[in-house]
Amino acid sequence: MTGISGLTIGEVAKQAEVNIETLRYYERRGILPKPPRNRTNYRRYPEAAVQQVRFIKRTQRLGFSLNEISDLLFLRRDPQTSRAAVKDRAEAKLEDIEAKIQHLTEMRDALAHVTALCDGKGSIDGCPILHAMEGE
Amino acid sequence: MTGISGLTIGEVAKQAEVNIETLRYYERRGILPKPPRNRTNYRRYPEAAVQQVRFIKRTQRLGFSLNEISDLLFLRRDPQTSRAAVKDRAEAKLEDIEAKIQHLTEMRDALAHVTALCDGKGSIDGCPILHAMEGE
DNA sequence: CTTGACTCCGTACCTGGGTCCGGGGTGTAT
DNA sequence: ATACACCCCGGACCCAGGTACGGAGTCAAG
Repeated sequence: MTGISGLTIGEVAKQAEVNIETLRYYERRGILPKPPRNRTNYRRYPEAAVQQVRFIKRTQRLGFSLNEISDLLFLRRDPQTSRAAVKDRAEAKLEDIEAKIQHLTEMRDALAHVTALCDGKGSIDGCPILHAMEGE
Repeated sequence: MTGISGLTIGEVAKQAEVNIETLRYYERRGILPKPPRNRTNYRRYPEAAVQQVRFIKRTQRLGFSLNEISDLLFLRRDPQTSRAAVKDRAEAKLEDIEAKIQHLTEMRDALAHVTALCDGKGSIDGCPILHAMEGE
């Protein structure tokens, strides 16, 4: 690797613990800035790129989609943005997640109810679980 | 509609409250048996088809994927199957769902923690939420 | 100077559960 | 007989978030 320093895509991938393809994918999606290229058209990432990718991954783990992360990054670049705007995003996502939990909890309760009907003995014929799934 | 009776695909779709395309999709997936055809190659469903589709939909609402429902249907057809086999599926699914709830709950707590850092006042610069997403 | 590891690119493929499209045939009510 | 709704089929498209492929160019070490 000749030319000015900077990290290769492979180095960024390793440090940020993502696949190389993921980095190119994020770049295509516009979620990771296009890095400068060297003489032979290889990407040369600034050190900060690793932190940027980690930011994306951490935010993803908080439940945000790549589109939503994209929005957050836009907000972040604009000094006009208020903190309230970010907080609104976070609170909306919190509600999303709570709704999902609620939904899964209802599923769990319904399934637990159905499962409890069966003592696990006997043949499939007349199985109370299947019966419950069939009936109203 | 001429010939022997039976429900048209449109009638089944309406009664089971699914899209016509969904019925054809289930048939392709092998999850809904292929119905007989009339003289002009139209599907003629037995009345029971509506119940079969409702079974699929109800079971889906309990958290099972179409592949898993396919498995359950196979079990159901085989008189050798024990009720325990069905119960095992149900309990495994219950654990799946609980793991998902657990995961979402961790996300929610982490996000609530981060959100609570911000009073919503001031400009984006120094926003504690973004700061938390950036830092470790 | 060659070998092996790395990078480039565009495109296709993957999972899951459907939905839509377009061009054709059919059924029936008026 | 003609209008309009219904049905047929294969294949493309949708969402998300990547992953894989393949042919070509490049880099560093021996």
